[in-house]
Amino acid sequence: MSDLLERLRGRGWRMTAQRRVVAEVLDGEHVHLTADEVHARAVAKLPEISRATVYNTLGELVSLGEVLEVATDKRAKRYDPNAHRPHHHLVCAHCGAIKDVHPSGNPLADLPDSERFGFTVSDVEVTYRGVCPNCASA
Amino acid sequence: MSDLLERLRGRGWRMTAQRRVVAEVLDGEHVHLTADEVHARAVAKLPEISRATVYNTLGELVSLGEVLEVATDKRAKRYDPNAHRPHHHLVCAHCGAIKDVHPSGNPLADLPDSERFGFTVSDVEVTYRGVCPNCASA
DNA sequence: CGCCCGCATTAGACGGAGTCTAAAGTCACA
DNA sequence: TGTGACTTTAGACTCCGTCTAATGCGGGCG
Repeated sequence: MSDLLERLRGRGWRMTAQRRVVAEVLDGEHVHLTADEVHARAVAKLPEISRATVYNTLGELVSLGEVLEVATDKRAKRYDPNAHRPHHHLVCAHCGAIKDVHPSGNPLADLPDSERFGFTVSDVEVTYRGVCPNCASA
Repeated sequence: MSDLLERLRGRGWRMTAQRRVVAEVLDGEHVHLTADEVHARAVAKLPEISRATVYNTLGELVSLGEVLEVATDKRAKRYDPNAHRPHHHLVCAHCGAIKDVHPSGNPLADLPDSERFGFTVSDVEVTYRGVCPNCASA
């Protein structure tokens, strides 16, 4: 985690209490938090931090590639701190729970040139949908 | 398309002018419209149709499996009338254009049991991201 | 060490997308 | 054709996120 802070400093980030706190929250639990959940946890450590700052900081972390934005439903975006290990997501259609998964195979290779329409394809996201054991038993 | 209307009637749908118009709009152009774009086109054919009705009708079509909801970015959901031919999407990261694509291979088979966490997995969505020829040349 | 420039933060207003509600309208079966 | 249930409507409302203008503060320079 101080790795993360180091990397950020190296990229010319001005280091502030707020940014440190957001980075700590993301690093603390490897779950998929919404921006407002991040904000709630950040407030616990630094009561005067504002919502706008959390949004700004998350946006910066995303464009630096340190954090992944996950938009599995039409509710709030979620943030995945696990950006350095490529993976996909498995989402419960009922309760919205998200798990990281690592399928075998490479879907990028499965898209023939004839299906690329001249696009420069750089990335694939795979989202599996199903029902988690908890919801299934309910 | 009257196929579609037939199918809906068969499922106990009360047929109204509004629903017919929404179905016609979706069937008319095989592009990926937002709810508000559907509404705009519907208003052209039936001026007094309301936004709420379009949302309701789209939601019903989705749960009947006649239309697919596509959420490629955090802007508006898009609706894909091409629900009966399984396919995935290729999205331009720059202008948001969406193409239907048909990768080889079956990503569902690529998710080993050990990565399913007890979920009953029923569906996969694959979203390829890249830059379209138009945006690349700009 | 302390100043000062410019980047960061703040509160709250604002915007888009979608949902909800209660009242009015209309389909279709008898 | 009458009637009850299903649909539609307008607009208020919510949720998530962005923007703005004013204030605060990090840290390189003198």
